[in-house]
Amino acid sequence: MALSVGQVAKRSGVAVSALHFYEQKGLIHSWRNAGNQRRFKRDVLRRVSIIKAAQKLGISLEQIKQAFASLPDERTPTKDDWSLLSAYWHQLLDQRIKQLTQLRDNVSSCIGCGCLSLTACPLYNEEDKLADLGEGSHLLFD
Amino acid sequence: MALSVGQVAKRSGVAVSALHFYEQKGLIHSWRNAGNQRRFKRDVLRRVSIIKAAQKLGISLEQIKQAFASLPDERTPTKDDWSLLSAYWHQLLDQRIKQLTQLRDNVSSCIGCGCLSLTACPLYNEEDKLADLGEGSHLLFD
DNA sequence: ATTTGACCTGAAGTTAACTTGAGGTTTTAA
DNA sequence: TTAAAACCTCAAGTTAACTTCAGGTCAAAT
Repeated sequence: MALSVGQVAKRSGVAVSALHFYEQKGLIHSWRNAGNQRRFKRDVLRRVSIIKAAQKLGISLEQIKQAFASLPDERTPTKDDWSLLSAYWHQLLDQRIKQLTQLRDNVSSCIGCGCLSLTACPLYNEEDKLADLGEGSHLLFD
Repeated sequence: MALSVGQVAKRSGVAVSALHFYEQKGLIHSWRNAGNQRRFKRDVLRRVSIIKAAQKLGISLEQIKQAFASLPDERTPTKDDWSLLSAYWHQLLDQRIKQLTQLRDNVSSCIGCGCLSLTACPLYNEEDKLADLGEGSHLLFD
């Protein structure tokens, strides 16, 4: 039932020091055994998975922490708790994919086209739309 | 024809200090006028646009620099130069989109399914598939 | 002509996200 | 039972990507 910090590190693939750090930042939680050593519930593994996945998308720990705010600290998260989080993720990823696709297409059509006149370049004017999209993810994580 | 650092800053929306920084890191280039002030060719604006767009997607300056490596420092990039960059970029973004799509689907099906028994989770043994996508995403749901 | 604003360099400061190190305790396995 | 492995805390170091500062120069407008 209870995992030591070393076990969590091994199973999640993140360093012990990183787990200490996450705990200090309030992204994961533990209790102590008689000898003052950390003990974790298994659902910490899922949290760490999510942290890692989110980080790959350039999402800060602070934002991840806020996303986790919907999860209960006391009880083990239920299916509904995770589902809610899942919905967030799905939307966030969808948006991110959309942005990437747009950037790719812009890079292709604009850079590829060789139109060196920037004021006339579609990409040049596309910037604002992209900027809006980028800030748009605040919807989910602010 | 030639832009001062302040003009570039204003038109691109990034700080003068950031432009100094990018130049120092080799992402953009300039020459000096009689009074030792930086002068930029207009194509620096395109470079900066790309830097900004890529950064929004969590791509590091180092990676961007490498993507820029195909562009010539001396002469103004030609259509073919930009095309080459475009191809590189397209492939990079394609890969990234693929990763995100898979991640989204995994998050949905696994987190969304609410299977709290991690060892029984269908994705539990999918590590290898995910591992191929990039270092960080292995052991996604261990 | 002089003042104000833009520019220069180099160094130090900042934030995020960790890692490393030092010095000491607890757990585990032979 | 004893030695190695794992754990603890706290402080300092690290990298990326910048910003801020200090002290001085250059350019534009009055």
